[in-house]
Amino acid sequence: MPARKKPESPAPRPASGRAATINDIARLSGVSKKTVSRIINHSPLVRKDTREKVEALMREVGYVPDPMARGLAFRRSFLIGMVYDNPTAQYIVNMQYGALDALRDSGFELVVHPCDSRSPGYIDGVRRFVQQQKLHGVMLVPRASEDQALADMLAEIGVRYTRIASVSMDEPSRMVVTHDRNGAAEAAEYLLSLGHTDIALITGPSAYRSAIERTDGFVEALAQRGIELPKARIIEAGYTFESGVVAAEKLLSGKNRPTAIFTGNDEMAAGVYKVALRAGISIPRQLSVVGFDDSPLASRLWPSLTSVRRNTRDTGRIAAAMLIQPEGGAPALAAASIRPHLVIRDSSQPPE
Amino acid sequence: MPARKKPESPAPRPASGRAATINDIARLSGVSKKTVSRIINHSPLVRKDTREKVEALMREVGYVPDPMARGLAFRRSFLIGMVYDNPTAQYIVNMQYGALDALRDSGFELVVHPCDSRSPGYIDGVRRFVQQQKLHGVMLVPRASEDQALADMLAEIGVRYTRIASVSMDEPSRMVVTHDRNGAAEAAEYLLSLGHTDIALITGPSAYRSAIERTDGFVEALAQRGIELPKARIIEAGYTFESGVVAAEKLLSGKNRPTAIFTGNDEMAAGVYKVALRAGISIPRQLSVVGFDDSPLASRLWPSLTSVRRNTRDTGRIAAAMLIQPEGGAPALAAASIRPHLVIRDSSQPPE
DNA sequence: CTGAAAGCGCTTACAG
DNA sequence: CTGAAAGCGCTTACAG
Repeated sequence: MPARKKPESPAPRPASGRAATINDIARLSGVSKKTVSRIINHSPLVRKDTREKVEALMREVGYVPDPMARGLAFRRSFLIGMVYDNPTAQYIVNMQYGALDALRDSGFELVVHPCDSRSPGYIDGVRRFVQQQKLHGVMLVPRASEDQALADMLAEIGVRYTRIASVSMDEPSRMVVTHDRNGAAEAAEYLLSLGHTDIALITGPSAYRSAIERTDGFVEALAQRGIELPKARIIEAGYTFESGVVAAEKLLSGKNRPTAIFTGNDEMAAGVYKVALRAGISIPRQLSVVGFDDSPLASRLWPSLTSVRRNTRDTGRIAAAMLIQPEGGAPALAAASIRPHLVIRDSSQPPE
Repeated sequence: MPARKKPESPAPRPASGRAATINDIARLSGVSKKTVSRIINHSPLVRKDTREKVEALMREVGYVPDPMARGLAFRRSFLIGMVYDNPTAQYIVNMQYGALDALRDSGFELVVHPCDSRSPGYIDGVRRFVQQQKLHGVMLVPRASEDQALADMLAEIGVRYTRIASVSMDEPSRMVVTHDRNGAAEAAEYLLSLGHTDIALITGPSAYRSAIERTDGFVEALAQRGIELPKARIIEAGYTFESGVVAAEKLLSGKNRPTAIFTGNDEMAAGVYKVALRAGISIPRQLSVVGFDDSPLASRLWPSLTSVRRNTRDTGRIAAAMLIQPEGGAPALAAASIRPHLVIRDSSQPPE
């Protein structure tokens, strides 16, 4: 017995109150639903006039294909996941804005998935998230992006992903590289150009690749100009305000103070401010401070903080755009890349 | 002609490499797929032993229903949208964390949708987002949540939503009220208890309901103790750092300075800090400052800022939880509600 | 309490 | 370049 057909509607428009479906478009334009499907999916196997006729009708009735129906048939959703364990709110929000810039009007949506990369089951949590939602692709944000086991798991289950990191650590087509090293080098060259020679460095935790890159970039740029940073002038902290305070206390307590401090992020620079203000050390007259991130904090502090700006929104946009471009698209010869640059404000001047 | 059936698999387990489906569960547990469906949807119309047998099998094979297939059949997705136009990163991120707290292991996911409530087509943008994705529900975050036209549109297209706002402005079952008025009143009482009588107020823009509530709460609490704030002691600013700077310059330039300033948020308090530090006015010795939000900025400033804390994460959790609880659940008699409270730090002391 | 049939709105595999 | 049939993995409507 053949499947029962709904009675053919004589109306030229789909019943109001109900969104148009592929069947409405097919019936109203006099082609098969398969042809409509080809047009939805930009198949070249459609005659130009057929395509234009159908597309005009789609626009007229405001037809948009149902992502769940498409997803069910494709066995893949139209969702992009953003996986992150970074605690810096502005960084996360900027990354989201960037991703949404790329997804706007694409039919894809952004699903957020914060996680804790130190908790043991977190990779399984991401796996369930990706598999249950049949995600189209996943953006990996530092520091989660630096976890090779996470990337391996995603490759194994066959989902597309992009990794955002300070250096390349995967196939170019999966990388967005932020070149933190260059930003730190620019900070070093700037402090040297002001005439500083007794410089200190407060680094992020060495478990973060970004911290290593920023440290190396800074130290090497100084070395190239003949300045070797003594061990006592390099303090590893935790990327947090509190850890910046502790590190600054070490650097600023004795008489033998550096004339400039570069910190691995703005949070720790704020810690330096606290210690300096409390001790009556004037910024920038007695101490120049340069941070990294150019977070909102940098301009809220007084004096406003010279800092290395990262184009986080662009980074997010590129990482998402790579995920939704057709597989056969122009292959990225080199990894996508974003470069930081120094923003000079009021916390730095030549040493007195 | 009957539809061709796939050959019955003799294997007791679904083919490996492929996730189990409702058909696998039905076949392996010897019930119909409709019964499995009832169990998935927590229907009471299933015998206890049947339910337990099937649930055990589901756990064993790690079966999770496909959200796209369910969504297609239900004509509604398992996505919760979060709509916001608030520029404060920490606030947004906390709201997201809270929403995800409620959605964890529920099968729902969070889709973010920032927007610009001043741009003309933004309500249509939200409508397309909600209708195309067939969202299960929408969380409205201030200031977007205060737009009655937005809420009306959502009601008209029949989607569930919750509104987060400083006062109730909708049916209780749709409101999460944050009582900003109470927090501001607590700040006023605190400053009075320290002995301040010459107090100034920097408010947010009166187009924001939160700004009105905070202002009224503060002014009324002072009035109840017999302190009337002169007009010149109240300055409307824009909730931004820069606007806080401008307002503080007016308040702190003459000789007739207030001994305490309350600001409608922490951003503007940072503006007060900048002006005071630049002018050599000591906080808290010569000027007490109290902010609102208890953002990360509050503890990064020096001296650390006394501020009214909002439980934004809890707010987000409740707003999301209301959207996914069954329609017939215990009706909320009163709107869900969250109360702010003052966190005392180093920016406030009795006047000298 | 349980099940067989039809359908949600798309795409794939095949045929022409 | 185009189309009819079957299927993606669920639920609804109906029957028992």
